[in-house]
Amino acid sequence: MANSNVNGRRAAQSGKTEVKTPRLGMTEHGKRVTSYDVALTAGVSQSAVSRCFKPGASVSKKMRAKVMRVAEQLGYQPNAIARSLITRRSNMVAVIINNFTNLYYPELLVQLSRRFDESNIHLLLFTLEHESDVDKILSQVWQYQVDGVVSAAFLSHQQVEFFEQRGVPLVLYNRSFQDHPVSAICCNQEAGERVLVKKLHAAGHKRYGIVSGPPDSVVGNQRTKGALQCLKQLRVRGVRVVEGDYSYESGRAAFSQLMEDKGKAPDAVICANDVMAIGCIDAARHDYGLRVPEDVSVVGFDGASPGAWASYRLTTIDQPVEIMAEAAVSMLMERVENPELPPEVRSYSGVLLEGESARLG
Amino acid sequence: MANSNVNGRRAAQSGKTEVKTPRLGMTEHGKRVTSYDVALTAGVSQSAVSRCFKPGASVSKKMRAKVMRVAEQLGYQPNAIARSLITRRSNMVAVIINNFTNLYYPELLVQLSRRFDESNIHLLLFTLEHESDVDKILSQVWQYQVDGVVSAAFLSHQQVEFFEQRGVPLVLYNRSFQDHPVSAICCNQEAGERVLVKKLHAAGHKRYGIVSGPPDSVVGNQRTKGALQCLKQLRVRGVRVVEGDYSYESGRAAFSQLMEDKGKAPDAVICANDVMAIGCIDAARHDYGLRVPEDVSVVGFDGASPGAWASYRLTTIDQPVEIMAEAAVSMLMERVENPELPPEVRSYSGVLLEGESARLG
DNA sequence: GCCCCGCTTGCATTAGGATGCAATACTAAT
DNA sequence: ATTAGTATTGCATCCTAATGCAAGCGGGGC
Repeated sequence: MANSNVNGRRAAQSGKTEVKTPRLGMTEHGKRVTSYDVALTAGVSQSAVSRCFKPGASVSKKMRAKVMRVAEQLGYQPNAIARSLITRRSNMVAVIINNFTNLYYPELLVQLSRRFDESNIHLLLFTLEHESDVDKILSQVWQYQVDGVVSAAFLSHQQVEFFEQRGVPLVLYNRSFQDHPVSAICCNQEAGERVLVKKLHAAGHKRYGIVSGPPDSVVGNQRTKGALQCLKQLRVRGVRVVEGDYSYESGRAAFSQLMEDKGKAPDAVICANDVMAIGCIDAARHDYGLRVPEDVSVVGFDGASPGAWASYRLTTIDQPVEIMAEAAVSMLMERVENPELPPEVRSYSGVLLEGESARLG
Repeated sequence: MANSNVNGRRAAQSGKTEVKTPRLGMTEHGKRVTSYDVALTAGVSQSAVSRCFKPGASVSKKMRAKVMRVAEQLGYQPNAIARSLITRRSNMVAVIINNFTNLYYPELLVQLSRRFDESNIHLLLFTLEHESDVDKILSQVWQYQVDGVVSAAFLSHQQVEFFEQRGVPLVLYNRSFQDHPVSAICCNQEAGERVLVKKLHAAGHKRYGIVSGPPDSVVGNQRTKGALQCLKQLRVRGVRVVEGDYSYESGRAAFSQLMEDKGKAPDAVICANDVMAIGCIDAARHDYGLRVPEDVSVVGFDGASPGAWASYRLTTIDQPVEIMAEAAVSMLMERVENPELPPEVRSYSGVLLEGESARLG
């Protein structure tokens, strides 16, 4: 009789012939265990249970111990959905990524995931197949009440404005706007290319080929633009640009295209990312029997890990992913805590990784 | 006066001197627009609004048109959190991945994301640094009321049991249990290794070296075990096993270790993944001046894209990621719809990719 | 013109936890 | 023992959308 009060409901049910094993986290009615169930069993109020799960709340040790014991017994876990509804904080952040084939993104994702995890924030992943899917994605983003968004995909002005209107903090990754202030983490793509181009030029390269990224890649365009502008300043003429799509195959094919221009084979090839540069190196060696860097220098951009492999030893610009991810997370979280913070852009310089795929001056 | 009824509340507010631009998706009080706001403005009930956003609900065309127009004006988006609370469906699925450094996982993630997207399911990403973090992760998983889980990380029996008890559908990816029925998608690792080993043996290789994965990698152990068993059956002796950690560097270092055994340099190296195999190839060529595959054959496992690059042309077993991801998604979704479905294991065979990194019989 | 039926719509309630405020318990001091 | 003062606890309400049930509306048939 001692505990009939506390366990009354459960005891009453167990009179039936059902022999179900008790299911952790479920009531005997097959519903999820809620704070009410815990409260009932522990003989306290629901609010007490709620407070026990909130760090820093006013609860006595005795109460907390009692509640926690029951909670554990019943397998109770607070319902994050219900909590989000009332606190207006979902503890979820959306990450929007478009071109996943880029070897660079997985690394970014791990870093973001790791950092957000430290603040107990969860990652809702949105991957785009086409940039045109952004609107559809954004609609989902609003619906899920995420606390903030990190976008490594291109957003239009209007789309960015929606974020402001809805008060959802946004941090762009490697994108930004001139005429519209938005928080962003960037690696200075043009500057990186200039470093490469100047060094290539100083080493005496004359005939430049550029393998661009796909036309809709903002980062790719910046890189190509940076290289072209710098070459122009150096009064280099006859630069050929061939379009790639960031893939190994496209890099390899692009190299062939550059070689086809009879008599004008490039002695320096500047690629919009590392994977295409690797494709170029392989094309030079295997398709054309050329030596890299003696016959042709090849440079990339990203600092993707395969570039460091002994077969390539790629000369490239390394984007400081860890630092950039860390910055993106802290910048976003600051704005989640304090939405009034003005937009901020942090720009990092890439670091020249001198490999052996290019002769540099 | 015509619309004073409908817009009464808004009109009353606008009497103030505040000149805020109307913020899409926000009321003039700075709160999110809810179905009540839409209902009030449209002069209908909240339930009507709710029904307008539910496909197939009983609503007249007139009503839907009216509501939708207002919803658009106000920038209303249904609150997925509130919806989840009442429908007990979050439309979120957790994906647990442990070793992201593996080049194979990004590809998997893209595929999963793509497929789930088709069912309007969102991906909550959990990455593990250490297998020991699983319990922490699982606690989060329960809290977020995800509709199901795809785990490419190892789970203990007890952990799997929690899923059953809580009624959360689970599909393991490349893991499974003998004595505990759990739904899983697998690539038959042992069988794949046997194909490789038999072919290597038939080609006359005598001295085998194995580069294993990290000890806590289930898949890696299966691969190593498969290779060892097959070699044993073929009565090959003196097989050396060196431990790697799936990284390029560890593959390269492992190759050195295998070579150190004076006079017994291997003529075939079997690696637990592609990246280590690539490391071995580079080590053989660059550190030891050996020719691959003339002096030493190297094989991997995964079918990661860099293996196909011209410098490596890796002979490996290709896991059919697309098919496996598709299977994982449909198997999970079936169980979300119908939790009573019994566990099912689908096992796929890897496909031999004959590159040029090994002489095969 | 009246009644029945079916389609729409609204009302009231539900999901599960957080929180302001009031009530109560407990501690220390007199 | 009594009182002031603080630390706990409970009550009632809120967050936002979904849904069973009942009422309302309109049309067709007699």
